[in-house]
Amino acid sequence: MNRDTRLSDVLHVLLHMGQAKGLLTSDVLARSMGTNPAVFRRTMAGLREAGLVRSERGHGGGWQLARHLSEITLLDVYEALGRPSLFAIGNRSAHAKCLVEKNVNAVMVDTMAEAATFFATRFREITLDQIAPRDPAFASVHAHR
Amino acid sequence: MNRDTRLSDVLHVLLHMGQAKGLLTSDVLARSMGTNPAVFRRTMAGLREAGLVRSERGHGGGWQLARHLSEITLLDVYEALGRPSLFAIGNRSAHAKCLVEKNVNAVMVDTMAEAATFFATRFREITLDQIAPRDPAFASVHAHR
DNA sequence: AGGTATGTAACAGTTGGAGATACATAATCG
DNA sequence: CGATTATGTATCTCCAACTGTTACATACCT
Repeated sequence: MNRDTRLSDVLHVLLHMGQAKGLLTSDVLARSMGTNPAVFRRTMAGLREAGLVRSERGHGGGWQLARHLSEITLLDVYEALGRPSLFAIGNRSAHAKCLVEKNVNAVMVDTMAEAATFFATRFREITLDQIAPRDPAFASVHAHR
Repeated sequence: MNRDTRLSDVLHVLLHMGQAKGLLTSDVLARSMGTNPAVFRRTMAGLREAGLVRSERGHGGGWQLARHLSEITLLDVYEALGRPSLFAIGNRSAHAKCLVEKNVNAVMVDTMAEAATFFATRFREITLDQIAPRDPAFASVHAHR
């Protein structure tokens, strides 16, 4: 199963945006993310709706943060992405008739719910400025791979 | 993203095996699991190697537990399955050169490692007899879906 | 008007894993 | 011993979800 890298990708890009002075285009940011502009915009749409970033159209347009890095938590970003599923494991059928299967499902669901709570708690504690490198020289936007 | 249901599936089947008196065939157990015998055997191979179950070939053959339900933890089963990956999220590249990306990766890896520890701890606490229904009448093997 | 950038719908390509098939091996029964 | 029944496993097919790609509309600046 291929992992969903959108959260990681978006955090990466947001930190670059936090270091930039002006607007950065989808083209530049998509390269930094290792994808193409259309995928980038699709991915960032939720963040714009959530008010984490702003985008400007037309000539001279691009993207910028709508809040300071210290005012954005990982949980904000995760939720703006639409709370993508965290786990690669799960139950085959949600509503089993078999009592044995019901019990197994309950254990799995409970455990995953607790783990999800752990993620949410941890994500809420971390603001983006805590992840940013101290030396801004290392934070310049550039393409990867 | 499709979730890996093998852990849930296998727990379900193990509980049925714990209730059964004799051997149960791959055919019967696969139906209970909602799949076919070949997939079932492929899935159970690790559990046999780990010594959690035994299988007998030929006429009258089938599967049985090698230990009592109270002596099998969820962690035992999870490890016997080859420790399938727990998370649907992750980083795009494991070894980034960009310092920003490195920091993001580190946060993700740390958080996931802690969550994985939580899963392992919880799985170690739970033995299969704790999941089994009290009334064995409900535990008879039968096909689902 | 022309150039540049975002917004988004629609289509194509990829891929990982489940399902399916085939056949070898092994054990029991008559 | 041959027939039957069951597991062991390699290999192929199939499918669905998601990424990537393309196309085009919209908007803004010069």
